[in-house]
Amino acid sequence: MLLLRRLVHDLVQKVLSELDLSYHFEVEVPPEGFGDFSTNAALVGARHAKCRPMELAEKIAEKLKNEDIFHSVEVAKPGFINFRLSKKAYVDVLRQIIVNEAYPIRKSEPLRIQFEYGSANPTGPFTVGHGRQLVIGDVLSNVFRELGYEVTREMYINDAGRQISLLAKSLWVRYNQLLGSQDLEIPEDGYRGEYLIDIAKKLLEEVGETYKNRWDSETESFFKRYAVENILNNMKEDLCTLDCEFDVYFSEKSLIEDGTVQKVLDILREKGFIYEKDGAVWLRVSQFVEDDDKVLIKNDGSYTYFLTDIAYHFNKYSRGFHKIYDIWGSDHHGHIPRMVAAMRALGIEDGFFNVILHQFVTLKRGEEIVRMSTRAGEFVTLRQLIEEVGKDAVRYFFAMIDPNTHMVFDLELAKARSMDNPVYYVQYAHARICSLFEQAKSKSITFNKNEDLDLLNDPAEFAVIRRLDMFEDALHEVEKTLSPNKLTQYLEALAYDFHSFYTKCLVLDPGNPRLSNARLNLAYATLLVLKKGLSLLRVSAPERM
RNA sequence: GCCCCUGUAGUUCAAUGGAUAGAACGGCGGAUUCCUAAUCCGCAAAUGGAGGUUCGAUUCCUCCCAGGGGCACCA
Repeated sequence: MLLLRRLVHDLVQKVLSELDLSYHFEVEVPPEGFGDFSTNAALVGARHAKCRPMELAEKIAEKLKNEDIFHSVEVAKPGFINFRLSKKAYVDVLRQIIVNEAYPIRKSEPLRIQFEYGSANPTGPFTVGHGRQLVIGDVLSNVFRELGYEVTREMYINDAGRQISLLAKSLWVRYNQLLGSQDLEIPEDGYRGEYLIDIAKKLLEEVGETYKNRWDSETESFFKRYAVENILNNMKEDLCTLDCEFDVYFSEKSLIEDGTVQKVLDILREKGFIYEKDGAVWLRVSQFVEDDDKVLIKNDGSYTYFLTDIAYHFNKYSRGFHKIYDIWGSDHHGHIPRMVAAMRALGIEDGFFNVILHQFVTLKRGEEIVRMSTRAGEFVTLRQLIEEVGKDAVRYFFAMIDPNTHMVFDLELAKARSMDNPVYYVQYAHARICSLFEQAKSKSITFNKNEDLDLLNDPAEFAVIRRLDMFEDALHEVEKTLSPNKLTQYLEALAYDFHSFYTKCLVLDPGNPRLSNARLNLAYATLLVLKKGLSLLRVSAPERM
């Protein structure tokens, strides 16, 4: 395997073991002017070797000087070892990328992983916040798949419980208002959004006055079904627009109907982890984590969300996943300890259940903060956002910011300056390369794959190759940090290196067809990696811009 | 009050304990008789505050200040 960084790392490690040393060190790309790679091995190792960092660095460097992948090995204070790679090392990497038709990713063990995200009450349209979560989950899923994991993308639909009852009642009120009952009002905690009026109009056309001023259990279940079905369909349209595919949509209601909830209750009761108090049924959360006990069954006999969620996670475990990641908004962080407690109560090992929290999205229109509330129905929907700035920009924007960072999305800025979004920078690099291959034809320069690579000699060319070589690293960074922004950062860096190379080096020179071909090969390898990276983001890779 | 997240250039974001804290937008100044100037090159500009840990701190620890989010028999 020829990931250059790994190659350097292994060589250093070999030398260390010859010196009877063993510890964790890094091989990195240093700031400009220090070479291609550097290692802090001597700095970290000084302690272990009981000598000065500089002395150890000299000792290690001496043993590496004759390796043929290095052009030079130098020591710099306070103890870094800097490497310049030989041309041969670069050419080998480029050759491999082209032979493999993309960067040859070393696959991980094919563990079964589930990402659950975008889960929502089907009580209204997706918000901008959902959009962030959907993109984070989708990109992580794509990257994990690329790395060889067996990934299931799943959305949980909260189609049971009090919220749905309120939704049904709210829709019923809207429906009757259309029929002239102006004295009826949306329930206190009901849903006031305009979208219910639209659904009510459609409903009115279909059923006429059947349910006018009539509220009974049959009416309620009809309105529940009708409301959920319609809202769910709208949500799925948004998912389609955003290019988010799911493998499974999981219904909360089904957990009650198929007895999973009852089964979980039985298990917990049998183990003695639940008790009754004040007419409610409680889980002994405090026995497992630092948190108060929580209610599973309310004193009116209905289930809490917590209970069905435990059942859901029990179901996930039963399906044989090795690891699951729930992606939640930060407002749910208080929910984590009690879920951990529930997992332990069920005897599920720690490490199975993981949560990725993301911070909120603040919307701004110019100077004005846009307040959002689903209940009050005052918010910018995901759909509106996509219509304003476009799917590619929405996806890229959400992916490029660390989930843990509060982000401010200025609608006017995104709209007015959409061309300055980094997504276009990366896409432009892709389009430029496509254009090169078009131009090559008209200039009668033939592209011979994997030939003339030895003619590459410019630092700008090597910079591109070095970056191409780091693609796999970038994917592993995404995996390790669970942040899609490691991928967007990588692509921007690659695009930057390519644009610089393009400006400095004339690719298509009819007077020098062999050098042209070498550079076309470099462009081709870049194209492959850009295309792969953009596809993981589900952002389009246009051939012309 | 307690818990979680975040304070970095004018703005929006980066930076597994490393060297000169990076981009982008905005500002200023340059580059196209040749492949897309949606690009490139240069200049000005930042770690909220105080301690501590060590060869070295934006990063880890403590305290303070500021912002966001939690602390339900809601989800």
